[in-house]
Amino acid sequence: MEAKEILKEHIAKTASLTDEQFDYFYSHFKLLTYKKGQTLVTEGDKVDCEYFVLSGCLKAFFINDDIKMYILQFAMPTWWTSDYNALYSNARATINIDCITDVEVLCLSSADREKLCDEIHQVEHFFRWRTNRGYVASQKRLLSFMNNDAKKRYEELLALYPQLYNLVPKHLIAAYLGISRETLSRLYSAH
Amino acid sequence: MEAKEILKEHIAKTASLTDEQFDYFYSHFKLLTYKKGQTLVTEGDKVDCEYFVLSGCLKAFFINDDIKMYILQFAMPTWWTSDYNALYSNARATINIDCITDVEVLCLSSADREKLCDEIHQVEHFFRWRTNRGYVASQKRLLSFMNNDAKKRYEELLALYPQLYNLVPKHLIAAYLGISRETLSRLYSAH
DNA sequence: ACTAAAATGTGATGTACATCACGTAACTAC
DNA sequence: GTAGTTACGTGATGTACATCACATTTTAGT
Repeated sequence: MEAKEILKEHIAKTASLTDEQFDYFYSHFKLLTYKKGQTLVTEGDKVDCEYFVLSGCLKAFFINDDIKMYILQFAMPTWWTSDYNALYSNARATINIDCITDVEVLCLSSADREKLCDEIHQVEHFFRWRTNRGYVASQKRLLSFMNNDAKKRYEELLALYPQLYNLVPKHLIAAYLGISRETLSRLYSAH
Repeated sequence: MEAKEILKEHIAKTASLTDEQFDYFYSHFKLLTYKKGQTLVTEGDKVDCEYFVLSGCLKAFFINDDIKMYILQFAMPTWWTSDYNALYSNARATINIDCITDVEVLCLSSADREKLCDEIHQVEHFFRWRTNRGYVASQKRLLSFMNNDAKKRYEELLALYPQLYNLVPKHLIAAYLGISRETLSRLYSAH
């Protein structure tokens, strides 16, 4: 499917735009492709854009003391990703985003998003709902972190995203779960 | 200050409503008062409203296996609280919200919020930004959970909300930090 | 003011995880 | 091919926390 069609279908789930409105909306996006390993957002740099994933898989992560990596989010097709903290407070990035596989994204600048939200009520409606879903998901993950041990979080993750198991290396799954790669290895060899 | 003034000032930080628009907006809120210990949202019940806190302090929490309590959020004046998961997916509440102190809130039904968002573009703008701030805060807390030990999270919490230390019992602070009350006690007696 | 209940402190012990150490296997590049 | 890197497995040991048990202090109800 075409990039434009994928986005159109995605938006249509929450907002009703006329074809003209959508064409105008879409004209603000840039199609970008990245190779496995390339970086979209680097800690300390300015962040101008958010990304809508068309194909491939990215990770948004944080590195502590140059040693331990924590993954905040895997980004899969039709997901949005960026450093929203930096984006909305006009600060420098505190996280990194790079490509686990080759990737195609649509890129929207923050200035354009605000302009479009202002010009088209339904666009603002869409972004309100998108952020809302993100907020609810984030709260759920927080609760799971407080409530469940590593094994349960691991099973939860696999139930939610079975494709991850074969798509991404195990040490990245460990970094998402907040445990060491050794513990993760022991978890699934135990069963 | 009057309830109406508090809300007006709060909204004005992110959205520009005319006086008429704000009066109309405000007419959809109900002023409610609760006594310490009373419950606003109960796990398993339907959730229709979200709450804007005027005075007092609430907690949004989850109880696991009828034993352990995890606090998702303390809600203080000018904060919003509800079970957003239930509210936006039209499901039953998965968390509880009750009053740590006597409380005054403004209550807005979900149906009215959607109606107002639809009728007044700036209202939708306001709610997009509010959710956005919540999302960013939630991500930060998640990162802190993965990244920091109990002591650091405790210091972070006190730095962010010094008033909590004297306002809420220690075992609730422990429940927010995701540690046992005993561990919290040892943390601050250690220093 | 008196009593019951809730909140807090502190030692002893248990456990889920991390860390370190070292091995093997699987990709990647030239 | 071979060499270097990255992924993965597994034992030994360490540690931050939980849990249990019980004492003390503070708060709330009549």
